[in-house]
Amino acid sequence: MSEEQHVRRQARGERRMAEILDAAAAVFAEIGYASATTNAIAARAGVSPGSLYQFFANKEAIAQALGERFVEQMRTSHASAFAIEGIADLRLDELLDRIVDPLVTFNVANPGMKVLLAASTDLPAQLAPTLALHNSVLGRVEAIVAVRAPGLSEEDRSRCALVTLSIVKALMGPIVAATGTTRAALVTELKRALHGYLAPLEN
Amino acid sequence: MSEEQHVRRQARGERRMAEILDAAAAVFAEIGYASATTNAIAARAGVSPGSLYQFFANKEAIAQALGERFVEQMRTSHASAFAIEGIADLRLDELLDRIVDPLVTFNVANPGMKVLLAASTDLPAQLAPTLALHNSVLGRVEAIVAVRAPGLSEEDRSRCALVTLSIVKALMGPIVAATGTTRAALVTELKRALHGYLAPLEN
Amino acid sequence: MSEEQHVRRQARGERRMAEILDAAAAVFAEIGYASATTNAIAARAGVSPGSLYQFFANKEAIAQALGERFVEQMRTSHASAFAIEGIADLRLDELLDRIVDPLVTFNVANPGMKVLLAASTDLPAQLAPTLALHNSVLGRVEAIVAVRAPGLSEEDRSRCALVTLSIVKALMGPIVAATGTTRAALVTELKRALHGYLAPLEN
Amino acid sequence: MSEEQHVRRQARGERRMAEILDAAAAVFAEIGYASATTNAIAARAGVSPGSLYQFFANKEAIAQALGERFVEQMRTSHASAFAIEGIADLRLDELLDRIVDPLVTFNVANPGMKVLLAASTDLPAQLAPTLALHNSVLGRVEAIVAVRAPGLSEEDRSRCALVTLSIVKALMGPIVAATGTTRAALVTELKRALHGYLAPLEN
DNA sequence: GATGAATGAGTCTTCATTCAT
DNA sequence: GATGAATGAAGACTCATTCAT
Repeated sequence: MSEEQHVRRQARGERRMAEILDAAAAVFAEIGYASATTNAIAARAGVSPGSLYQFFANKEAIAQALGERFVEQMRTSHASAFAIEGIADLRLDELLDRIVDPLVTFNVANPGMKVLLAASTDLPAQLAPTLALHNSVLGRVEAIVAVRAPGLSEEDRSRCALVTLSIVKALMGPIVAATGTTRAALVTELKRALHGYLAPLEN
Repeated sequence: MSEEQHVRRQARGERRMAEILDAAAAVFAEIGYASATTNAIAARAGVSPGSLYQFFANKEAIAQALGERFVEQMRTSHASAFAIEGIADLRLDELLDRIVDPLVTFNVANPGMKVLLAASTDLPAQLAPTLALHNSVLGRVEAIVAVRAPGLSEEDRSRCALVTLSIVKALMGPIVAATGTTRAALVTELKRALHGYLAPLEN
Repeated sequence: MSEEQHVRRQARGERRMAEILDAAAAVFAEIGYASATTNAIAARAGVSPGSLYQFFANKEAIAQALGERFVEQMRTSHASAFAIEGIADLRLDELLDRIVDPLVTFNVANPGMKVLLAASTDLPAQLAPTLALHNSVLGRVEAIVAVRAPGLSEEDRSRCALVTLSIVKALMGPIVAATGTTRAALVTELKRALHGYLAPLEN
Repeated sequence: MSEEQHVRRQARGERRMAEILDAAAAVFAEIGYASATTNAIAARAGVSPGSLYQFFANKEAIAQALGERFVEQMRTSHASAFAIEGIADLRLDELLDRIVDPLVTFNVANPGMKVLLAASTDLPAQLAPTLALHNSVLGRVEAIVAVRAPGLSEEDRSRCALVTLSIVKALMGPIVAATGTTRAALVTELKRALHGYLAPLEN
């Protein structure tokens, strides 16, 4: 019984955490990380400020956890985008379709993500929490680059991954902000830009 | 006498404004626009908070003025980078050298610029002051695109300019943050990325 | 439990609000509405500035709430002063005794009231919050006038009420400031002034 | 020559002072004493803040000087209103006409006056500067009362003067704020109120 | 005497975080 | 665990007053 209770409690706790992260994602997306207040996040989550701090030590921790959840969700729901198997045999444009499209889908559905990702690039100070998200994504890109351009030195490869990711991040903002054909056109341009940059590296 | 005094005062006033803008640029570069406090800027400029407000109505106005000064300085000291004449006849890689190199030089010398430029992309809310800077730069890019790819519709051209600028902005952060050969390598990659994206649009 | 807690919290919240309003009344009485600072009010109430803003959006809101509380308290504790029933049959001097005496008692006990009331007359700008208090009191005076001098046009009646209230307000300051026989003498004079002004209107 | 120069300078200095007082009166009338800033007064006077402080030690001093000038101007341009000679023989209503009408005229022309006068009644703190104005006017009223009701004790006389002045001050605000027949009606009521209050004291 | 830039203490207000219940 | 009132350190901005020119 105590066992069962414990399980139930844990479940409720995780639900609460998820609700808070949902709220944080929404608020970040709406007004940015810096302007978001913990009270606003708590209110949005239908939770008291005190409860929020029962789950997260501070605002940074929320961002961090949200970043981790984003990575997790990407892995879960868009596994194929970052899968390594079979990557070597695709044409570059096919590979880009396979990666970019779900990425766009995910970012459109989770507008908080680009805010977090962007925060890691811009604010030399408070990037700590979001750096992990950034590095996690960067690692995946590096893995893909390693398969596609095995001749690159480690340094070149990591630089290539950084440039690639930077381009994606840069255009994700306008893409998410746009709709309909405008968005589609921007996605095409993103793919074209990546293709133009990556094709020569693959030879 | 009153004449001379007036001139001297005006000169000092402009020096003060310049000092405040310098301080603002430095503080923005260090901790980002949102985290920068007007008191910190004033202190950095060796000026009282009250004095700061004698020149600028509020924080936004500082950002705006700083943005305008950046545009002005670019125009003055790196005029060739954005000059239109003769652009049509250059090879794309020559053109990119001519534009990217001074841009990098300028951003390295003025690390506050990328912060302002980035702010316009990221913060859905308080971007107002920096939007002008963004649009100004965007306009110049569009003008160049118009010369190089005259066949593009207005819509395509403006989208192309946006994508180009986004890529530049995205990589300017890492470039400024890096030094020595690392930086040089990133600059090369930036040019390669731009070349890969733009080459197909020309002719 | 949650029920009980909620009740207790609400009670404490109302106590806090009352304490803040008490403090505000005291500070207003001492240094006037315009000079009163929210921090001073908070300190006087033994509360942090942040707490004050949990209950009142700003200084105006405090003034407004205080005004409303004054009206409420007058209604509660000195109901007879403004009661309409039986008014028609009293001699004017009896009526004045019945109204003025409790009014003086109340103002002596609540020296903040006259400050608020006065603020509505004097400051062309920031009177907004106190205007409600003024109008509320004015309405009651009009009602009494309507009973005592039914022959007056609406315009005359409202003017008569304004003049009456103005006289009361004007002398309340000196009355509250005085003590002992001096105060009593001033109260007598106030009644005499009102009698002299109102008697001819009653025919 | 030095003599002449001195005279000219003094004249200019007095003109400046007058301009500053004009500006102060206007600003006080518009936004009240507490809200008026010295910089606003200086700007309105077409003078630098520094110059203002060359003539007046601080904001209080401006109020004080303005009050004194009001008294002086009343004495000069409406001497008959406060003249003592012949007062004993007038009917009370004639006397009130002779005093109230020019007083209203003056206050309408100088809306800053009632602000200063009111300030002395309301703000227990910063009344210092305006107290002189108040007392000066009070003295004149007392003198008149002494003539009209010679039987009163000094205490009664000064109380009577205070009550009278309070009534005038209280209604001067609405009177100045009103126009046309509304104003005329209020003036009539003021006279009626004063008559009702003062008549019994005479003879 | 005049100027107006400069000062800095002080105002209102916000918000991450804590803590009594 | 949950609540939400309480905290208090800042932050943006103002303004009476001073001072170098």
